[in-house]
Amino acid sequence: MTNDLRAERKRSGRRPRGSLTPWRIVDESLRLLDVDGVVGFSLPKLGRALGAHPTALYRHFASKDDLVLAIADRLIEDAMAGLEPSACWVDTLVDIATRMRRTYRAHPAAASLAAFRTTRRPAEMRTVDVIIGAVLRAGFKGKEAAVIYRAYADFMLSFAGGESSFLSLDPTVQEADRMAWAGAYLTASRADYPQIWRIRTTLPDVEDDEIFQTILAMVMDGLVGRSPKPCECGRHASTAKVHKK
Amino acid sequence: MTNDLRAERKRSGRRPRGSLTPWRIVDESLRLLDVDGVVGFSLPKLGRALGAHPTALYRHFASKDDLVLAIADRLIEDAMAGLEPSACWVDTLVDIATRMRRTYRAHPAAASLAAFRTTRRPAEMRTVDVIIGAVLRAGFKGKEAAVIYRAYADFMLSFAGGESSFLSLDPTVQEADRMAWAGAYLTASRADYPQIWRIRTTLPDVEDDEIFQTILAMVMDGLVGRSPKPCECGRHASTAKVHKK
DNA sequence: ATGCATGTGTCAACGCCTCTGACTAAGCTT
DNA sequence: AAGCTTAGTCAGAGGCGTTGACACATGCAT
Repeated sequence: MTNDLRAERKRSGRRPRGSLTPWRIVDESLRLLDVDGVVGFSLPKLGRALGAHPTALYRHFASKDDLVLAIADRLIEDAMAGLEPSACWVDTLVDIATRMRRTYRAHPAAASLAAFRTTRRPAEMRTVDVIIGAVLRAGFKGKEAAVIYRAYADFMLSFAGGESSFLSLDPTVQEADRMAWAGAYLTASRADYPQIWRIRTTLPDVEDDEIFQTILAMVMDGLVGRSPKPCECGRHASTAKVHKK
Repeated sequence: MTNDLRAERKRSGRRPRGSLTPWRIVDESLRLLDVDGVVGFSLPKLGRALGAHPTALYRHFASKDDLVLAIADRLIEDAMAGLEPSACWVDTLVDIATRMRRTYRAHPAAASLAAFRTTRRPAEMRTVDVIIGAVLRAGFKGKEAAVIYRAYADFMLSFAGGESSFLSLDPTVQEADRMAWAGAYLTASRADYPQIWRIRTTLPDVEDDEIFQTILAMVMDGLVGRSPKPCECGRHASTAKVHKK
């Protein structure tokens, strides 16, 4: 097919119609973002990468921001592909957070652009619906359900988005950051930063997955502890009588 | 003083030395970011706003990124000004998260640039030290202390950063987003999104502060529930026996 | 089959950005 | 007072987002 396009190109000096589609453009955007990061992502570059004129994309997206929203929606779609609400609301929420994070980590640069946007397109709406469904099955009602939904969703998106923002920094900057744990913090003077000093050797060993599992477990415990109903599968029952402030 | 500079300027046709300092540049950056948002933030503009040549700032910061790091550090400094570790480790962690969020919300555009960066300068190191101190006072040890520290810190920074990223979007985009709760979601068809439909009327009423209080309380409960020691003030004791996965 | 409207690809150009290298002068050192 | 360092100035290179005009292929009505 690409060869057909090339041949066509040669004949007419112009790409044939339909060779640029929103879907292909988003595909190529993800590829380019994965390779070059967020700083190397420009519409001229993207156009050239697609073998078209640098400004060709403006026929399909009104602006770069418009394209970013399409990318955002694609990420949600990818993340939630094949999602089916589990019987247990706890499992459902854990699953959604895990999926979102996995997709964001697979495309950190794209995620860092998309994470704090709202598309209001079907993929997003469906996911919101599933989350709220889980919150309602947990027995939360009315205003409290709304607050719980927002708390969970904002937490999940912020955390996954924040991780991606870090992962999409210049690799050298990232490395410098990781080295900080093994370097600056390791040599942190006992006098200036006594507490850091106490755990300096274990700090570099902490892995992203551990951090995510820990914070997600805390949040889920919090939800279980506050929920009027136990979860459907019985595995997540909590005897917590958590002190509320 | 500004008048002196202006007069000086008039005489010589050039600003006197020392009229541009890193501190003043960061100050003006914050002001400009607050007013114009992140899209209107450029070094030429910043230079002109300071009454200097558009490229003058490159004498003080090697690059825009370099300036962003200085801004990041200033935000931490502002947030933590006058912080003194409370006797109770729970109060300390709540205080730090609240301060960080308050400062980020006061300068959302600046925060959205700075939130996922690490400066490793004194202001940041001091804060890290205080947080780790609190985690250790909670009785966490070694590797677990390191994981708990990272989980808390990453959560807090992501959440406050995510909120800022949203607040620093174009006001019209933001408004469209808020209206989604009152609009798209309110009219969400019962057939397509039945769960959204069930709580559609309460969704628009959820406020940022409620969300933050809720998620922070869940995380803090999680910390208290996992901590080997009760907190020092006795007010945060938890009888939780939270189910660990 | 013909001619036209529409949509898609191309192109030149505007104004803005980041950053550089050469130049100039302010103000300290001696 | 002379010299040196360095902050401020300036012209400009190269890139970006976006626009408006143009060109041409395709689908549709005739």
